[in-house]
Amino acid sequence: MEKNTKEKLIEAGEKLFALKGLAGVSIRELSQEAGANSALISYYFGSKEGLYAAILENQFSPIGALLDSAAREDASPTEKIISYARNVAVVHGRVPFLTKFMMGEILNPSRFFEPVIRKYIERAYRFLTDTLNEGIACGEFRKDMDVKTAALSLAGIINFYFISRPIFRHFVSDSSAQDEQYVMQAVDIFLNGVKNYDGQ
Amino acid sequence: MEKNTKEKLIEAGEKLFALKGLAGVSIRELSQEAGANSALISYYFGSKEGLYAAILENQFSPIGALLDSAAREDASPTEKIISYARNVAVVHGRVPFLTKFMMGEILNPSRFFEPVIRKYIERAYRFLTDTLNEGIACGEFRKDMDVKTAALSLAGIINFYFISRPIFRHFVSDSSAQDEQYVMQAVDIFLNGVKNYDGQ
DNA sequence: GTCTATATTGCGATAGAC
DNA sequence: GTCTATCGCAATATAGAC
Repeated sequence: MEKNTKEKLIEAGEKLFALKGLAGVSIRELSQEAGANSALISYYFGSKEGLYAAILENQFSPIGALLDSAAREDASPTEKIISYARNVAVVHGRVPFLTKFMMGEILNPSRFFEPVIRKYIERAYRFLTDTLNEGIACGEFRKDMDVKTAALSLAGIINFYFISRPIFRHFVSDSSAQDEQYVMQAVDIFLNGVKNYDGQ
Repeated sequence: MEKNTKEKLIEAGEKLFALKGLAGVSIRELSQEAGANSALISYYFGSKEGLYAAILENQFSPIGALLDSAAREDASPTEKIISYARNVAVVHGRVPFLTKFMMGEILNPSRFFEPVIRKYIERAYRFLTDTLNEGIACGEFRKDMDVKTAALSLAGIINFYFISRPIFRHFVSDSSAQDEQYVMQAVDIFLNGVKNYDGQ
């Protein structure tokens, strides 16, 4: 199954933009990585930014589906959070640069942050705070916890791992199984931290 | 107290590099922000990268001192982690872009990552894993916890907050007091999550 | 759909006057 | 120490042949 040029350019962009950011990559570099002519970036995507925007859409679309199913799920708050975290790890296995693009946009927002990224982040934040509030209401989680703090903590636990993994490659080996193992253990620490021990 | 041009260029660089990254800022932009001539970047720092390197040194030097005092401290593992986290929040108040530069270098490493950034990250990682191991040995923390996971979780909890704060400005107001409050609450969740409940 | 060639702009850096 | 002027180069994007 021979890949066409458009797909090759997208794959090159995923790799290089994830590594160096939008401003850090030139169309010459992109076309060389893809084994294609630099003029074809304009031909297929209008511009370098057009390629970047197409990649952002590709990367983030799985998150929408994940949040839909997470919100619909009929389970306890604790189970919802475990299931959500596992799904994030699974999605990361399929879309390995997703966290890099998300953190890159949070850190140095491009002009696509507001129109395309923000809504995903707000939906994830909303899912977490809603689930945490639900858990407090039903007695699973501590009443004295600040849900904003807890939501940001959990987001940090998961996201930081995926962007810092290249740095810690020497210590921590990286495989899809390792990713899921980390996320499950980290979520376990988090859930222990917010659990209500004062009885049901 | 009139600021000299060198200082104004550093301040402009702190702001703009934190916002857009090394590749995303031009020397014309930097000099305009500083109200100085673009030729003075070469004059004082040799190049744009020279200015960036000088800023990195400024940003990271407080971390070295923090880690020195954290390691020397004579306190229980739990207290050490609380003290460390509070100090990170305090340092962030004085060096507000530190986390941005650190996360920026983790995400899109410049050629300065290996020579200047990596050692700070490894020292922080070492401090956290050492302290967590100590806490397991003395019965304060759960024996079944993976220290690498716990260390990365705590790093994620703290760092993610400081880079995502601009995004959540609408929900969470930002002041130095808020920062310390977040960090203390988040560390409380973490410590509850790793605490050994099976008695001493 | 892919190529070469090129137009145009903006970049980082420097020379040299003051 | 600060300025203007400019060099050389690399950037993106496009026109037009194939």
